Amino acid sequence: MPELPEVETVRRGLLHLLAPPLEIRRLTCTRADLRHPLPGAAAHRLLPSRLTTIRRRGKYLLWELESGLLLNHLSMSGSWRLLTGPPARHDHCLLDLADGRRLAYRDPRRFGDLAFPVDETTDPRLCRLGPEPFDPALDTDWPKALRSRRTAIKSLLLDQGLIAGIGNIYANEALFRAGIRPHTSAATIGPRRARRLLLSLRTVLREAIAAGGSTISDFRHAGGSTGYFQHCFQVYGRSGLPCQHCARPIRSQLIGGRASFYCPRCQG
DNA sequence: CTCCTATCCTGCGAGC
DNA sequence: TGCTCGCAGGATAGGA
Repeated sequence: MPELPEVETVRRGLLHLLAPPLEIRRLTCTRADLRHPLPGAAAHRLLPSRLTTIRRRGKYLLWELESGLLLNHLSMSGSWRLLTGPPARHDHCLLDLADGRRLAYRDPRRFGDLAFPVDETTDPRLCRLGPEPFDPALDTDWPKALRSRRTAIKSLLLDQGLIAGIGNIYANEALFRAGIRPHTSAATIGPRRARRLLLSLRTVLREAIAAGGSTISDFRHAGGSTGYFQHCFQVYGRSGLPCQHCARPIRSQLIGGRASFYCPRCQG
């Protein structure tokens, strides 16, 4: 389930595969929409165009074409594959490249998003995003952001408007590393612990990026290979299994409708 | 404003 | 073995 490390891994993989600058000749969609409408006739008139680079913002991939910006969110089941034959059942969008290769956006659950062109300065999907986890401004802003919020800290970590790119896996893992229970009211977390949580978050994200992300069911690198950070989970999906630090069984609890995992002893 | 819930969708695994 | 059912998940709209 692509979160920041997985999206970053896909971004790097795509850059490696595509080696921009590379001309994109054609964008074909095999259905009208996913979460939002897919590119239509207006997009076709902007191609062919050269891809110059691919950036990441939160969990969004931003493909910079000379004629406009292509926005893509993998949601939970989105992936990019180089086609060697005809498109598969869930290949909703196809990119024809100047060198003859064909890249498919595959998304069985259709929760993802692909739009072209988008205006980065006005598009609500991008405007509403909070700062990147590695943004130095968070060092002072993050502890302040928690002060007035009474909701569970775990829910705040998932709020893309507050901090961009965190999903259920890394929210759980960062809270374990910081020794904070997921349902702790954010307002009760002082500046010291808030900073510790931010450091834990940055560490786990960095480690996961280095490991090529986590592969659970759907996630694949650009091209189809898997990450291996899932073997490093300390709490996520480990309900009932012993804590690797104190051997107490990991507990799970629904918070805001999302599965949350914690060690009753290490997360005080 | 803040917080919570339902919704979208398919595939898979648990349980019978 | 074969079936059903519930869960997984991110963003968002709308309700309390």
